Amino acid sequence: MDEGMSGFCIRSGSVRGKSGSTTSSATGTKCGRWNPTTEQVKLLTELFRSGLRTPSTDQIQKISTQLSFYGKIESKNVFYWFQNHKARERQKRRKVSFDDKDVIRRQNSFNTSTQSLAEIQVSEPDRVIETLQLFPVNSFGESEPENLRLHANECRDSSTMFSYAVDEQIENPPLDLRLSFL
Amino acid sequence: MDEGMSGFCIRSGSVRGKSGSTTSSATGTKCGRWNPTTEQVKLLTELFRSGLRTPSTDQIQKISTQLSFYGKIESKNVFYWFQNHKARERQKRRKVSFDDKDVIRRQNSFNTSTQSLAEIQVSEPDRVIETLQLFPVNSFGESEPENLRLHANECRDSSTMFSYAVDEQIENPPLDLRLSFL
DNA sequence: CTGATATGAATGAACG
DNA sequence: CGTTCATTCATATCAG
Repeated sequence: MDEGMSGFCIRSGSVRGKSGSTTSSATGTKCGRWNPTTEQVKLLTELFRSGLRTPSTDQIQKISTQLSFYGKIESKNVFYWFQNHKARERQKRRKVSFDDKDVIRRQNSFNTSTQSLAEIQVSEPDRVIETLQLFPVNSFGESEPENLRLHANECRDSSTMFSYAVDEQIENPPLDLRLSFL
Repeated sequence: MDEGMSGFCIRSGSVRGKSGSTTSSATGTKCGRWNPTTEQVKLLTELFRSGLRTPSTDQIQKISTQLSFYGKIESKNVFYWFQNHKARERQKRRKVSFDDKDVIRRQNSFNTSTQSLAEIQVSEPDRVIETLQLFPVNSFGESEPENLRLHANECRDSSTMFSYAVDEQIENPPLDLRLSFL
């Protein structure tokens, strides 16, 4: 994983102007990460909208130089900006896809199998609940002497998330919640 | 710095108007940001507790759909919820890290009082879910030589970096803006 | 009404 | 490039 450092920049006169908006939001920004000024963002956005998506090294340099006029900035910031902007644009496209505005939600009952994978569920660690539980689920006999420390990290799932191999149906979750729609 | 779809509050506090989107749910509050209903939170929490930490796009979509039954909700809300929940839990865990005060204090008896987050890292490492995704999100059919790898290591100068030659992108769009410095 | 806290939202940075 | 982590910002909610 990453980690290894925690921005501890005590303080630094970050030129976080943010043109005209002295609204108490002084935000004692730390010097940890680049904080683009509105002018910089405006220009970057303009470039993006103009069609620039993956600037070359040269372009990045030039852009960076230009933007440095408005405030501190490094080439990598420009690089990252474009990377993120492009990615998020697409990501958002996906997440906000079907909105609930004029919801054309199917009022029908017929099952459109195109997208219904009503079987992906979240799996319980190891224990499968089969009996009725009258007490909190965490009362499982989860005892793992040594490993717990090593795995304390994060479930390192790769790109694709999980689904899971259902072996047994968790039909009766602790709280009467049905997670079967996943 | 763009969008035009979802709300977006510029840090400098200005554009306040939401593009009419998130209409709060329960408690008929004003719009502005999603306010999960108790049922929604309950379900989300349960999913999380069951091991789901970073739902895939598909899962998010499904969860969102399910939760929409209890109130207004969008996919991004679900996305953010998990993102935040995971982050905060880790954040909290780290804060109460070892070597703070009296290291020896707890751990011998799960605290009883409130049902806070006093969970001694019993969280399951990874055995969360196996994959079964029917349609992997990233199904690129191109084999692009991964060469570009940049990593800022010095914050002094950032002129020499980015040495990649990958770019079959629209190179130089006819920018008739004042961005001709590129 | 005001300050503190919880949490939704956004985004810079980086990993695989 | 898509995905994930960390930090920050803004606002809803709650305590006093």
